[in-house]
Amino acid sequence: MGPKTNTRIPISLAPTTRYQFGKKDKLKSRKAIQELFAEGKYMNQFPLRAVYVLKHSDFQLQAGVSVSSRFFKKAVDRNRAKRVVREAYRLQKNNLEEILNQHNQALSIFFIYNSNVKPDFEKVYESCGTIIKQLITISNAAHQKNS
RNA sequence: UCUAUCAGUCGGUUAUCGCUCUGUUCAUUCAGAGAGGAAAGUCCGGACAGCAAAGGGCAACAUACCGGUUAAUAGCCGGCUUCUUCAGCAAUGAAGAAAGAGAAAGUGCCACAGAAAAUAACUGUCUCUUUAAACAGAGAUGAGGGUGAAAAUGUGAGGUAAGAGCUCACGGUAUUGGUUAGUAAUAAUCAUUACGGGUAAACCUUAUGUGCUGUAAUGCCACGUAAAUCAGCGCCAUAGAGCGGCUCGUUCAAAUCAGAAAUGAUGCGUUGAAGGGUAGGCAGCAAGAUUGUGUUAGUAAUAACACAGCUAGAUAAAUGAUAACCGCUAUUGUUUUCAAUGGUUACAGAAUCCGGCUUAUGACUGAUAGAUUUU
RNA sequence: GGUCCUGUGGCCGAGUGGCUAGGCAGAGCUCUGCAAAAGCUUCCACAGCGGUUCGAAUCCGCUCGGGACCU
Repeated sequence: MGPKTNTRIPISLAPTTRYQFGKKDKLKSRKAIQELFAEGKYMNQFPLRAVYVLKHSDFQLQAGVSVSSRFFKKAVDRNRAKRVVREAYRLQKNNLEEILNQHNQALSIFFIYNSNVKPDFEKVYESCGTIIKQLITISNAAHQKNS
């Protein structure tokens, strides 16, 4: 019996780079969140739904995660879903961060887990990846338009 | 083997990438710590905090056999009584349950059925009068009347015109007063009186207790708006404010216009209202009715003492993802070893902190009880 | 975090412990040449469990769901 290979989870981690998601990278201000939901644009990618606002100012990238109690009644399940989404975002956000830093843009995202099925890490990882790719293209377009 | 109850346990190490807090560092550097028996429901009780408060009563709410326990409780422990089930001829025993004060203070309600649901009436029974007889009239009587969840203390005898606790015997239930045992509830027994249905998780009565609100309490700091709006009062001789050595001194100090005047407008001061702004930080907030072990006291709940330990603290809210090994465990094969495959879970995630209760829960171990099967 | 209210057919909604009203909707019939309207008939209910009571939708306790308020 050989060891379980990484084929199950398609993650290839570069050992030199860091994948951090600390206190500063989290969207915490109540005011900022209200603003985000008032002005932000929506993007659906099952089972995730992202709300984002892109601004031309000093570089900043903040993200938040939410699960409605409509889908999961128990706090345990909600916490589980949040953890999975956070993990998926943490492992893939570095490219986005670089590009935003180059373009000198501020982006705040809010991920909403939008399904009543218990979270599967693979799926969430994929959909989070596609969202980030789309955000990168949006950022590029905005940069060209601005310059 | 199954079921029920009680008690206990549910991981460890390493690697890669991370999260929160604390300490440390030039450094996101390094080190340490990081969910539960129910963290849940919020059903009770406290600690703590703010507000209120002379005293008393009413109201409202809660509790309700007795004793013990506790910081406190509607919890817990022990006992009493009643009821249910099982065993037994019975006496009684075992198990379980009880919101278990008062219906003899008063009011209400008791559908349908039934004469009647509590006072009586109706029907019936008996005697007398009248009459051929009946009807009728006068009087006596009190439970015989198919119902119903419930019908006026049960059986027998006496008694009477007919009957009736009207009387008697043996019982039953209860009130009051003794005696004995017990801290008490209560039990046994004696005397006495009564027998008046149920319902208080109907109103109520009696006794006891309770001020209200809750850590998003509360205190402090910072940022910010409004030096704005509306209403009341005062404005030329003293009101007021600051400082000091405080019955005083000293410094500051606020009004113009229109009008003959009353007064009005604006302005200044002051009080209040309605709105507006902020959405940050610190304390509260982690050493306590504390945890573990042992001894002693007690039937027990629990208490006392000794020794050892320090054990989460976030705020869009940490405790995660992946892999390997060890341990534990199930099945299959082989059966001392061992190998393969699988599982490592159920219920569930701290938010000021404790004590209970309730509810949700898989696997394994031990004890007790019951049932079934085999020997 | 705290304080409360509420649950009756598919929908709305009444109900002092004694057979769970009524309306809308559905089905059938009557009426009509056919429909509509109207009339008649019918179908489908007390959130769950336990207790008090002779008897609970109602009273009491627990559980589950839904909603509101404080902040």
